Amino acid sequence: MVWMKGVYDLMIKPREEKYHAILDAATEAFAEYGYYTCQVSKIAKLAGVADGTIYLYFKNKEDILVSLFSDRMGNFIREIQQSIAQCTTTKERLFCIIRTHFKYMQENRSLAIVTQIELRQSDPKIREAISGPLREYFHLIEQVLSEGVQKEEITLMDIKVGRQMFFGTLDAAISDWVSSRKPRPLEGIEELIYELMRGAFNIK
Amino acid sequence: MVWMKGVYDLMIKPREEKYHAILDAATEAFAEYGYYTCQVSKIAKLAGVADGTIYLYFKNKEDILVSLFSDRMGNFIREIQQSIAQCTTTKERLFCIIRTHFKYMQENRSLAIVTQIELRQSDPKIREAISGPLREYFHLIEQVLSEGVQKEEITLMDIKVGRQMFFGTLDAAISDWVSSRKPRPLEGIEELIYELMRGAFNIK
Amino acid sequence: MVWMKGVYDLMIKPREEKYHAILDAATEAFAEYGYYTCQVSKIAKLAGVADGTIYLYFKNKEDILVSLFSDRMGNFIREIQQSIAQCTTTKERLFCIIRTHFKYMQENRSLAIVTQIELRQSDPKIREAISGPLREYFHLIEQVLSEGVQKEEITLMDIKVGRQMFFGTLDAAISDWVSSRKPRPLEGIEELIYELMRGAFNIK
Amino acid sequence: MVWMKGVYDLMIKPREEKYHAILDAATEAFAEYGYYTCQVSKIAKLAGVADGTIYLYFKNKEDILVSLFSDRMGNFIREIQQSIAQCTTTKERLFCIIRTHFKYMQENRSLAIVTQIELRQSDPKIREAISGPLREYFHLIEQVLSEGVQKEEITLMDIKVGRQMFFGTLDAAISDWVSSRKPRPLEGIEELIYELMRGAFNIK
DNA sequence: GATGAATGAGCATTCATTCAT
DNA sequence: CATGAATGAATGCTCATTCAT
Repeated sequence: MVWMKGVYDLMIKPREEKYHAILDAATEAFAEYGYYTCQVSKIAKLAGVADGTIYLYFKNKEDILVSLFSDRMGNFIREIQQSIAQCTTTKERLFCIIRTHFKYMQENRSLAIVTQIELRQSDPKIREAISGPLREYFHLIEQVLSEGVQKEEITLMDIKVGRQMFFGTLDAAISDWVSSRKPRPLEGIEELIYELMRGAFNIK
Repeated sequence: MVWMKGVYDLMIKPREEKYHAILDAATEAFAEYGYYTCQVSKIAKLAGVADGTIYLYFKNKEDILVSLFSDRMGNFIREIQQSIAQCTTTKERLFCIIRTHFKYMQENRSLAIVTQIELRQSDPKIREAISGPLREYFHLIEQVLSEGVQKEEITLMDIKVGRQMFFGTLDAAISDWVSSRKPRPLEGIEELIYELMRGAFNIK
Repeated sequence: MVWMKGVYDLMIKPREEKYHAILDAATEAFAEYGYYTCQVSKIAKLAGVADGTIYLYFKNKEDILVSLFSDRMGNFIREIQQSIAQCTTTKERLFCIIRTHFKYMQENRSLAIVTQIELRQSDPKIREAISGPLREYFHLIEQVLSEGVQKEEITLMDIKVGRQMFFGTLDAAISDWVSSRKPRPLEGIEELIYELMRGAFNIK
Repeated sequence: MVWMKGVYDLMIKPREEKYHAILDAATEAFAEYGYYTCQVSKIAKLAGVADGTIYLYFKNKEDILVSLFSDRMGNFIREIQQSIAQCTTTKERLFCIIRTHFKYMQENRSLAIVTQIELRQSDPKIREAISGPLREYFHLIEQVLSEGVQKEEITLMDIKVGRQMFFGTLDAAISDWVSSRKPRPLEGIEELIYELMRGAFNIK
């Protein structure tokens, strides 16, 4: 692979290439079969690697799920943070989150499904591992709300409850979208949801 | 069983007694370990019956989960319907659902956990079986919202999105409550949530 | 059951009635499903008794099979002995056995099947238990052959081999008959088989 | 495995090696315990592999039995066909089948037992699967008899009945041999049986 | 690093047998 | 005697993980 040299930094390193192939495959497979119903060998086949190869990149099956979350949710949160950065008002920020949330999930339907499904695993070990990235997202929402209250751009008595409403609504919408075969595009409801939020938070 | 005679109608029939013992045990066990991580033998031990006995009352493990849902969600919905029946305004009805939802879940913490966890199983067979009772609840909420719009007691552009917000918010609150070790009692946030709903739906 | 008194000896005693009902049911059930594939509860249902009742009449499942053999093969051998008794020549006796063997099996198809199937169980305990009645039948055939040789009505160098041929042929014929759906009646082949025996044993 | 190079064609390929080890083990185990009484783990232990390994080579327990038959009976029939090929007269052919049948069974006592035992399983699925190779053997015998009649080397009114006698006799002899602890060698009775056949079929 | 054959612990389910009624 | 609900030992099969090549 001498020819690679010059462009090496533009490429995904082969090492990472396989890592991501496995993660992509796992996302698909978990989404279709669920974590417990999906065999590691299915992921391997989908990723085009041998069963054993998986264990060169991940400690065990659980680690795949956990890594998947860190990786994907990390991207998700980063994307949201970036899009928020350009907003000036709380109103804009909230609308921006709604839109980015929907856009991201729509572009990553499998991830949306996995999130829906596995977000609430009860196996305590898994829960704990997964809760990290999610908490980060919660924190981000709460920050926006907090700041909004401070700047008196919204009215809200309890930040946490506000976040529960905000996230819960988006989550329920995704849940419906994910479980229906012929879902209406999520874009259609962004406005509707925002309108409700406007009333709830008394957005200026 | 001569002694039974007079009090027979006060007793649970023995047959049903065991059925419910198993369902109770399963609720506890699924809540603690999750459906897949929980062995049938664990349920049996918790219910105080032999492993084989389970299969006199349920077709298989999956059937336990499904029955659990029909049974519990059935009760839940019935309780909500009863408490709504006495309300005269949409405002009262919505507040009533919030309170009953929280009360029921608080009294049945294990059920709350199981609901949170297994609501989103991806195993298609299980999902399908479980979706029935949940849909019924969704329908009930949508009816209340619909009627409120008709009577002009609330303002709402899209019933389904309204229901997503309403249910999603309650669900997210329960999710937080369930996953925290030392949760603040749910009663404390009923008012807070209602206040948000009032703004969102412009409740008169 | 006072009314029974006078006719009691003409009746099957109630005790025996149920015993035979179970044996009949077992014959049917074993024939259809095979010994191992057939549950005791299936026999009970077919016999119209409770599962537990079976164990008032039989020690265990194996005992049913063994009893079935003793009982049925006992009848079978007795019937053959009776029909042979009236014969005067070896020729007649051999033909008589062929005819009675076929007649009995045709009238008790289930028994024929069970015999075919379970005759050769390898579970040593079962084999041993079953071999008794069968040996008795072998002995009977060998006696007829022996006597025939002695009286010079047939020619045969080895009695045991002679019996193997005789029984083996009948058994193979029954086996074909049992396993074909639309078998030609066994009567049709009695003559054909006898003709072969005549040649083999050089029957006078 | 450089050392393998030169002798590779003399070796059994490793893949097949394990396949046959399992089949051999199953033959022994089924012979000793019977199909239903023999646990898969017993076969695995006897074959020197893990339980799970069995399922890399066979679909399930039943598949082992069926494969065993195809494989062994296939060999058996091939061997008989080869030995027949060199015979010129029906007389020789029939004697040859007797001798080869006995020789093969004597060299494969376990197979003989399994054949005796499982030939007549009533579980319809198993029967069907097993009947194939047996039918082939029947067909072979019938062909020899048919040809003999055509060439007027034997006299026989009904081919099928002739085959029943021929096979039934051999089978009964094997059955006796298999079930006796100290059997006289089968070679001793080849002549005796042939002599009976000679009479029965009027072999020229 | 990559492979995939081999492993064996783990589990849902069955069913002969018991025993309180 | 009769019942049938309850028992729990027994077993076929799966699948995450390992390791020799």
